[in-house]
Amino acid sequence: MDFIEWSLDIENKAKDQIYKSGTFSFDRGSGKPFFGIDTPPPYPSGRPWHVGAAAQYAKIDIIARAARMRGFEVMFPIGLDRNGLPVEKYTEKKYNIKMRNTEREKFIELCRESLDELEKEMLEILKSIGLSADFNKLYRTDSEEYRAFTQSTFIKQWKEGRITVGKRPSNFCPDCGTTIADAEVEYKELPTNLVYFYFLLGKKKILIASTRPELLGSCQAVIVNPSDDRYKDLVGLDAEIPVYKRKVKIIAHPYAKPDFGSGFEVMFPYGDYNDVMIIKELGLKENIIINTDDKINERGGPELEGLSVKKAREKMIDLLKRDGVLEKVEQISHRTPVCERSKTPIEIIPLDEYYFKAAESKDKLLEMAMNLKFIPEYHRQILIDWINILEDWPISRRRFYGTEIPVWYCKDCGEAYIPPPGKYYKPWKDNPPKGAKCIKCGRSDFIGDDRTFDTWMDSSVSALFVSGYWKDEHSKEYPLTIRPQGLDIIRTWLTYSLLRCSEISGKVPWEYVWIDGLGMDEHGEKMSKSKGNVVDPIPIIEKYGADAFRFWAASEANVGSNFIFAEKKLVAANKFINKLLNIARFVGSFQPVEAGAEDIKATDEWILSELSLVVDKAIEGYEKHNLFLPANKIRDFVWNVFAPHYIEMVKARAYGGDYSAEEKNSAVFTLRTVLRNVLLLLNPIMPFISSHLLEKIYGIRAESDALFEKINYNRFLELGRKITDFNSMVWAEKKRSGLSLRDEIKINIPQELEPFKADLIKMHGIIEDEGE
RNA sequence: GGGCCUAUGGUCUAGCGGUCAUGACGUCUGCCUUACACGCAGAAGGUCGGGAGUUCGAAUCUCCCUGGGCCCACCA
Repeated sequence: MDFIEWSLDIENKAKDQIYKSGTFSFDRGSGKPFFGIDTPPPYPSGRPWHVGAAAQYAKIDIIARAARMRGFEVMFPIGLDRNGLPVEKYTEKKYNIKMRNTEREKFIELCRESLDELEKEMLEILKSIGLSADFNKLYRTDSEEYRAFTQSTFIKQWKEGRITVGKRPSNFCPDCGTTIADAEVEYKELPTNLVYFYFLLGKKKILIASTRPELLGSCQAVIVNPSDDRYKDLVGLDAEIPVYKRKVKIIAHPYAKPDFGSGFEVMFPYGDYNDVMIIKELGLKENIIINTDDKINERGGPELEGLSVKKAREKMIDLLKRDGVLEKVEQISHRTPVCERSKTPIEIIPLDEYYFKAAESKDKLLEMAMNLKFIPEYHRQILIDWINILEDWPISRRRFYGTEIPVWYCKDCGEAYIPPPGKYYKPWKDNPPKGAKCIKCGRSDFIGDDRTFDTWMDSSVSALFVSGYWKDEHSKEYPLTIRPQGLDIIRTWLTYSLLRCSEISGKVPWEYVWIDGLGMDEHGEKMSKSKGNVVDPIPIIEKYGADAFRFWAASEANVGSNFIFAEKKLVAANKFINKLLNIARFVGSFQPVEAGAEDIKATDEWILSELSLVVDKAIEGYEKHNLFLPANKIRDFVWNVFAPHYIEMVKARAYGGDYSAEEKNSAVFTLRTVLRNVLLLLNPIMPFISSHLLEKIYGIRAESDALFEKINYNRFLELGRKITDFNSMVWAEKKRSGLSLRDEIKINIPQELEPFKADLIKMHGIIEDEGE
């Protein structure tokens, strides 16, 4: 046997080789049971990537490899999520441009260039951790076929009445004249006037404080905290709005804070995001007073109509003063949402948006959520909680780099035209298909919708795409087996996938949902680019290798728990690799032997029994898609039982010396059997070193076709603890007496350890007491 | 502010009603014992966040408080 070596060079060569050979393609005709993974398509948003994300993909890969070794034909697709805001922001920064000042075609082109560049890096990382996904069939969510499929699902669901158009309060920048995404809103402390004035209540009057008095014409209610004893009697009464002399109800709502202003809060559509929430909750009218030109409309009355918001605010203060209801004006600093480009305060204005009618599916979703198998079980609750408060899902975005909404509108009557499914449509630049006629007025002059979808519209049908359902509704690969994903996107990806896939296909898209925790920095805080505490996995993997990284990922935290990254844990993982390597050097130095069951000696039978337990536990872990259990169980067995106790007990016998061939063979057979099974069990977690050793020592090719073995020994298990305790006792005794470990010692071997007596005597150099 | 999760030796972690609370990293002491000093052996170190309760018995179940995390919402 050659001297067994291992290094990162060998690991890297092995990686190159597997990605050249295309070992991991899915073979529909293999005859093995099917195991399909709805792999999360990573978003290439640029470095640093995230160790937590890399760890998640490592764990998904362990699930895939373990399933192969359990005898499944594994479909492990990999794609890239390439739609939406992140790349737009990246591109804006990279070229120092703004999307809305750039020609759409040009901007899309630049985004695509950015993505192609970032994608390369992303794929490198995935390969560097040894991901055994089917890279030959890489897909992209911005490809023509994927987008065409997203559009087809929209068209189908539109026809089924699942889509609706509704008003949605949107961030509107008066300066830029457009709606902007939440991500384009930033907050600034700006000085503003807090205006105190009175509402009349019969003969009484109540003091109100507001920073937006110009919106008074749209006032819908006054709220007060239910626990505010000062105003208890007023709840339910009508108060008269000054200037307009219109009456609104006083409503108790916990959002009003007794110590802010006077304790009363006026509700306008919409002074801020909070008004949006409460007005919706209380079912109040959305009487908008500001138009998209930033001017007050007719609701402001003759005195304000046509004025800009700023002028209207001053005018209203005058009007309040004129009517004698102004108390005071106070200068305060106010955290104001502003447009990130123009830095002007934004207005919240309801605009027409497409909605997916999600709320009416609540009951069906809850039922599915109850029937899915969750790993870990306790994360089911997060999904249930989100479904319970599910609202209709706004799916249209006023952005450029995304899947276009495939809708045109009749120029004459405004009726929507929906093209047939199957093609990729770009209504913002293309005409509808030839022969398109308005279903209402029959004319054929259209204007295209220039909006795109929320990216979850694309990713929520990933299960239908990767399984081939999009091409063949009878695909045998749908439903898939497992959806692995992070805790943080349960509300979005999981909920919307369940909603859309089940409605389109009539089936729950997976059997299992596997929820991973989040990777935290060393202080236990979430890593984020804005905080600047993101740990880049690339240098870590370069330094420690994929196997160490994967072992860390698997052994660090139980399924579903958040985990903390610390480099010293990688050092520990490396030590385990080294330990394994040295055990392999020892065991691999013996030639293979045959040994019949009846020839197995007691000590050997004991460790084989311990091994049986470990095999059962580890496979049970893999079956439950729990990697933490096998990783720790195997390390514990190898390092705390097999190496220090068993190997030391049989070392002399394995070398031969004055032992019989039968005694020697039993030891060698056992050493080789234990190591082989340990390597097989570790293969999903540390594929590179274990494949390398399995091939070198046993001639087993483990990259793709090795299976776990089943070991059936079951003797002496009750004595295991007694053996290790006895060994520790002897070691402690030698230490206490100042003896070296190879010195002889006079000590009694307990009667119950009689079967192991010969090995124990040899191991410790025990001199038996002749008298006993 | 709302919802959910969580709290175990210096650090991370197992445990999920009942023998001396598991393991890893770190620390200390002694050892180069022919697989391994990235090692071996030994040792120190915990009022299981705080309080109350259920129980014969709680790290383990319930409630409250405190700290941490995630998602959502954010000052009229």
